[in-house]
Amino acid sequence: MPSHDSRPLRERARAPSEVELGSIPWLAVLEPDDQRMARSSIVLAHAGPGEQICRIGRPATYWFGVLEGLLKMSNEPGAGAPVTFTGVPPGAWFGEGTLLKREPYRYNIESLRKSVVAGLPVDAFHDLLARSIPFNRFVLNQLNERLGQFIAARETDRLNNPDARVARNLAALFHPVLYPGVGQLLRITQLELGYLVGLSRQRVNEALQALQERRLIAVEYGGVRVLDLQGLRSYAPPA
DNA sequence: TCATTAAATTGTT
DNA sequence: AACAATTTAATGA
Repeated sequence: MPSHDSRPLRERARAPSEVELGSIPWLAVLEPDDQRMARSSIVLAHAGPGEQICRIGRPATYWFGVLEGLLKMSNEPGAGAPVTFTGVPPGAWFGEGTLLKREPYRYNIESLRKSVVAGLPVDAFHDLLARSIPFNRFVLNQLNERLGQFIAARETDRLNNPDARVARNLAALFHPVLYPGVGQLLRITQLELGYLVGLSRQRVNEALQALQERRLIAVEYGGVRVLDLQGLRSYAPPA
């Protein structure tokens, strides 16, 4: 029972199943030899709510991917007032910047709910980077898309309208390239969304209703379905 | 598989 | 922050 297992995450790693490997987008672009190597290197772990995937200052050992669940990335260690958060939904792969520079992790990543996280060991990551053009292409594209995300996030942070903040944050989480595992239905509670956006659950609920009124999303139990991604990205409050 | 119960989530005050 | 209503997950026959 993983819920009563208090060992560190890396000691609970297990081999991934075929279906789990099938949900990893960059595997398919690799040459057969590289793909074999990657498949046998990848490990999997379950993380419960509040569990840390990686901590600031720890040596970087894996390139991480979210297969199920939801993580949050924070730059504020300790228990002070949370300042900046980024949601990390299914399909996301992260940590390559840290691995590239062979530095310790610069972010805290923790699980918001029961999640399944895959890890590609740092040595395998560098092997692929050294020999596989398709892998480099994937990583480069990922970095480029994420740069766009951060620029958009800066703008979002300046918006003071709660509805707009929720809309833009949702649009970011629905990014089809960075988070292909999300699809049309993002599994996230209104409480979790409140944490990520920095609003109360009540206000998030109000915002979601407003966005639903505009036919941009459909609110479902335990999640949000996207109807108009472009509309979410460019949402502006009514005059 | 179905019915019952507990837990989680939502909508509202 | 508290409450009731709704939906899902868990349990056991």
